[in-house]
Amino acid sequence: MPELPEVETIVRGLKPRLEGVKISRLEVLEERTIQFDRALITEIITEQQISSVWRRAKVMIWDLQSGYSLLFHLKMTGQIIYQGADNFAGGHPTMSMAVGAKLPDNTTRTIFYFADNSKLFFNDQRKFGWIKLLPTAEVHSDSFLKTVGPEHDDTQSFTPQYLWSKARNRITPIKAILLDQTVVAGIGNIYADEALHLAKVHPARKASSLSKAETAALFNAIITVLKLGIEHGGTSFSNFVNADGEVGNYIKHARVFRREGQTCPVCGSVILKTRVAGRGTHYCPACQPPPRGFQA
DNA sequence: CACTTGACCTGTCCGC
DNA sequence: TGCGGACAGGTCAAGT
Repeated sequence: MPELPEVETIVRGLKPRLEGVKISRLEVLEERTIQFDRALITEIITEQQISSVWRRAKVMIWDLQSGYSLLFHLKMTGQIIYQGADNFAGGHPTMSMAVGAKLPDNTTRTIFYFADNSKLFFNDQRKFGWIKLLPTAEVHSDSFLKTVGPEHDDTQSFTPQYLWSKARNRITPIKAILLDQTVVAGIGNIYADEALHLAKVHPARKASSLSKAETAALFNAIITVLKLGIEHGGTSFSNFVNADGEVGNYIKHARVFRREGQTCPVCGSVILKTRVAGRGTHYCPACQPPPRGFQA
């Protein structure tokens, strides 16, 4: 489940390899992945140099010299795997043991071929991920990106006061607020649970029940876990691999996510799993006291 | 408008 | 062993 740190890791891996490189061909193996007019591929993408690789929320963006941009969303099971010429990427074998199989495989939806003989595979078991093509000037008005909230490191827009203003009048669980992409960009199920544990706030608490101090703690926790995730090269427990097909290792450092039945790293209590905002949710019953009336 | 639930997909796991 | 169902979880659409 690629969230912000995973996409950021991919972008950092691809940036030095793709900027300045030309796309020579696009091979589409799954039509639904390509959410733009196929007729535009040859006219607008082919032989167009990639001028910039960047990220907004969970979306990776390639700006092309043609004045168009490619947008990629990996949703839950998407993978971006770069394969350098001669099967080597940056001096390292392209595929790690954890990924193993040769490419393309039965989850490969699109293949990009570059003028320097490198390739990039867009793999996606569940076919929810997409690739769009937009004029670069319209990237920010994309149907998804136009509604997305501030980045976690945007110190001008993302502040404790801002988070407080988004939560104070809401009856919905605080976890739903964190998952709401219009509030803050890039948090998914993993980092929502991690941030709430770090802030010692139960996921099912009504957003409006949080004190200013708790909201400030949550604000700090969001920034901490996202930055930690980026430092560790993204989470990986099933489908996430970075641009070289290597697994990230944040999950080794997870505090509560997918650790039900194990002990809380803070107090040693047994971590529980429940369902909040329609998602599997992990928490420590001692560090994160449930609200009154909460049924696990 | 606020909030919840289902749909989109496919692979895995669990109980019978 | 096979089979049905729950589950995984990002976003959008439809429902209450």
